Amino acid sequence: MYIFDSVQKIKRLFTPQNEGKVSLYVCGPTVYDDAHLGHAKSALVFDLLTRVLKANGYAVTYARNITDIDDKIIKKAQEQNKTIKEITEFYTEAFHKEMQSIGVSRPDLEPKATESLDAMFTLIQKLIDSNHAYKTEDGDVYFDTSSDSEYLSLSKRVQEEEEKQNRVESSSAKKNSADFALWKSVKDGSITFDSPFGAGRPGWHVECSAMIEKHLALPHAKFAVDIHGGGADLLFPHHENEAAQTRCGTNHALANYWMHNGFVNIDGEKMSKSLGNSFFLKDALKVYDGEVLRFYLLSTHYRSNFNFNEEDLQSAKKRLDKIYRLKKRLFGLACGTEKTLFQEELLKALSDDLNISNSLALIDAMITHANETLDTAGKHKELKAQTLSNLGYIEEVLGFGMKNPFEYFQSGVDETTKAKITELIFQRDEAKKIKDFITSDRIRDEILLYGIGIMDTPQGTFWEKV
RNA sequence: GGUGCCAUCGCCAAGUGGUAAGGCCGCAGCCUGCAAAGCUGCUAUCCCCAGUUCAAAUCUGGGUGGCACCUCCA
Repeated sequence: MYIFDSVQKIKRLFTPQNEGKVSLYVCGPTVYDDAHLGHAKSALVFDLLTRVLKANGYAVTYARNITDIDDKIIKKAQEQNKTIKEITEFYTEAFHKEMQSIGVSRPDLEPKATESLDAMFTLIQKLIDSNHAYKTEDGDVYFDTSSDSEYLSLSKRVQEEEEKQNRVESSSAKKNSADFALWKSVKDGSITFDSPFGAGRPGWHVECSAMIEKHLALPHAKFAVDIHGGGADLLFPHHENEAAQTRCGTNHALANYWMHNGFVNIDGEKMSKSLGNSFFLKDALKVYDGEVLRFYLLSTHYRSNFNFNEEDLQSAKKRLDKIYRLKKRLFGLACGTEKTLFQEELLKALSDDLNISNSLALIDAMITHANETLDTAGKHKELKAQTLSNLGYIEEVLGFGMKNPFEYFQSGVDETTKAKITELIFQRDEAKKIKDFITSDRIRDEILLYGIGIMDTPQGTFWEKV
């Protein structure tokens, strides 16, 4: 398995620290708003990664945190006159539900900031004790970036430039403008947490380092986790700061491999909170099938920026349709389990830094070959068994083709319409029997008005939503 | 201003030194009562210029054009 390490900027052969076992940590959502397509993309990418790692025989421990302490959460709670727990539980539940609808499995661990404060205190205290952090007169605790000779080694930025160009107003209490808060004291009477450093709230960066120590890190390992992932925007400052905290506050570095997924743009425009053009997953799910969204968002390499638009989505849907058409063709047959060359090649492609393009090309070739053989030798038993096994493998490793193929093509059609279609198809069959093609074609046109296309096969007439 | 990324057929998109995968769209054909689905065939020399090399889309230098991060962000 090869992984592109976004810190070393090269593709590296993946070797876990513990043979056969992989620890993966991914920065999860701050639960104060609905998940947008960018959250979906990130979740999908690392869902795919865990599937591929498992297919390679690794036992994977995948942790994705839930940030449930944050100024934005508190602001929202105050605005809506709710507790932060009401806010975070609502959005956490929505997040889980929406992720499930695009086929994202739950991580093994989902640590929450509110449940990891003890680990944060321990880490902050260690940083203070080792002179990597300092308290200000206001009661804040800052990480001293000048104490870490390797600071900026992740993002390869230049310190002087950072300071000169730093757009954040630097607090006079900070020693260096790049220093970031580990603990923010709060004295305005709003929501706070008690800590050895006084009442306040943790800084954002510290929670990930602390949770990794608490839930994943091996005590004597060189790296706390094998792989650390997240969106491309997190490399700096978030991951830079996480890495600094762990490096200085523990006896190991944070991660051996760093993976950052590209951004999702909407019709060529960056999607961001400040621009207010977020495309929420829940809205996308009202219009598009969850699995189509999954396929579409995964159909481009994870590191590339992704431009979401209707035309490409429809093009991706047609590609997914082909998987389901083949599945439909073999519907009802017992699932095969034999390993095939195709599966070997598919895993090889995916194991090359998740090369999805090559993987999809292999799938298309497999589908074409299967269809071709079924066209010419419909009773080819061995081919059928292998194809079913291949389709099962695609489900397992990529999460494509999980549904009943008939339901997939008919999703979104209500029962009344279904009954009507069935009736019309019956009438058309009667007309066809007596070769009254004028009537049968008229009925087909009528069915089309419902947005339904039909196809005559030796097994009878089937219909699909167009 | 700093740092980094990218530029491949109408569209999406692999390939990163050995002579351009795949999908969508389009055209032609097979199949079909006709369709749909499926199958077959056809469609690019890789932004521009210069260089290195027996050989470059792939490496180097210079342009041009996009984009991202440096601020909450996946």
